[in-house]
Amino acid sequence: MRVSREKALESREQVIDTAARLLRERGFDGIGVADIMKAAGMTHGGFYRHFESKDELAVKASERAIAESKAVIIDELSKRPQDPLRAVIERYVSSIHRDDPGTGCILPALAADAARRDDPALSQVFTDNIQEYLDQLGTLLAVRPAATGVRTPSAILAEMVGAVVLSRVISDKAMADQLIGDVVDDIVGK
Amino acid sequence: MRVSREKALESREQVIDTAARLLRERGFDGIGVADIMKAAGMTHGGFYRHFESKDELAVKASERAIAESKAVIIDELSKRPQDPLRAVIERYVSSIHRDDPGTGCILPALAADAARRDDPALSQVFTDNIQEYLDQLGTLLAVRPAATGVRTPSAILAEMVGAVVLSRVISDKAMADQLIGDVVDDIVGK
DNA sequence: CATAAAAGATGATAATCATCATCTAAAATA
DNA sequence: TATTTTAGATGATGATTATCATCTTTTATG
Repeated sequence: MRVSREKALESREQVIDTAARLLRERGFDGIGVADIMKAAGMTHGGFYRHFESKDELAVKASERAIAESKAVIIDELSKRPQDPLRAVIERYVSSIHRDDPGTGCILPALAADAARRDDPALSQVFTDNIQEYLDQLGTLLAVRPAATGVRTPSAILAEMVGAVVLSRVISDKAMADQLIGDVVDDIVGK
Repeated sequence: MRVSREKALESREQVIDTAARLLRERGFDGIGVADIMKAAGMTHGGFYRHFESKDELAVKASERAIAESKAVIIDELSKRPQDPLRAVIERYVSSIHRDDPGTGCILPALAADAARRDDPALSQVFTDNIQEYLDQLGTLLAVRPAATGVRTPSAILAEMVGAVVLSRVISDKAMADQLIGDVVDDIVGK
């Protein structure tokens, strides 16, 4: 049955939102088109009215995921304007982020997956996101008192991403918490 | 046709070696049993004489991958005994490592994948490997002149892993090289 | 209001997958 | 040597997959 243009656009947005979450939770190869559509409240039939392929959805969903997690960071920054670098780091390198990949940054969740696919459009989305993180970190570091020492945005972003990746695979929760604490202290001090 | 016990053991080792490489290159969900067996020089039929399931192979192959990349590090250490921390970092955070996931560390290649699977045995393999890295880094840091500043093994390992993950997904090679250089400098100085 | 367009449902397609059954020939054992 | 065991080949299984075709029904258009 046909649906209004407005409703169709809502459906499309819903599919992208759902995919943005499920792909981060299960990986590009860990979730299928039919399951994404079902989770979005539809059957699989309408999928190709909205997207040319699953790969195209992966790109759109990655962009959506980036926008969502950027909003989280901006929200955190607005709540703690005194020390913005600390605000970002304590939110990013955290058990909250570790335990909820579906709403978190795509870099620890999907960068390794994305690197394996031969999809320039997808790599570009990730590359752009990395560049934006580097730019933002550069700004935050410039503002900050020299207490942080002389560190590059690249070094700090790598440490952030690695910390989340590692914390997610560590089976001993205490050990994972310890790593998270060590990394936060390393970047912004105690 | 049956084969001698010795030959059968060789076959098994060959399958594990092949899987250790292909899983790192293509992800746990990116390569199938039949393709692994073919790459190991056999048909898919004999697989279940050697392994109970693909999951069991994933565990064995992860252990094998760890052993292999440990050998690479030890080799590097033996060649540059003057500054062992620098030797390790310059080898790990490198374009060589970035461009050859199939022989590299499992952490940037597969930790995000492993974290998504509900397989305690697999998580344990990764956790043990992380603990071993942390122990080794602790030793290297203790030996080193305080030039490195006061950094924890967790912080350095996170930075190493994150750097390789990010460098692999960055579509612009110059940008990826730059990140690698920045991270090496950050950890061991210029 | 009549007609065309299309969103989404249902169902089919062909490919891929992990796993299992059977067969064979040779190795191990008695 | 006769018998049993088994590694690996061949082929089948059923599940899952991405994608496509068709149908319905309602929206958009003339």
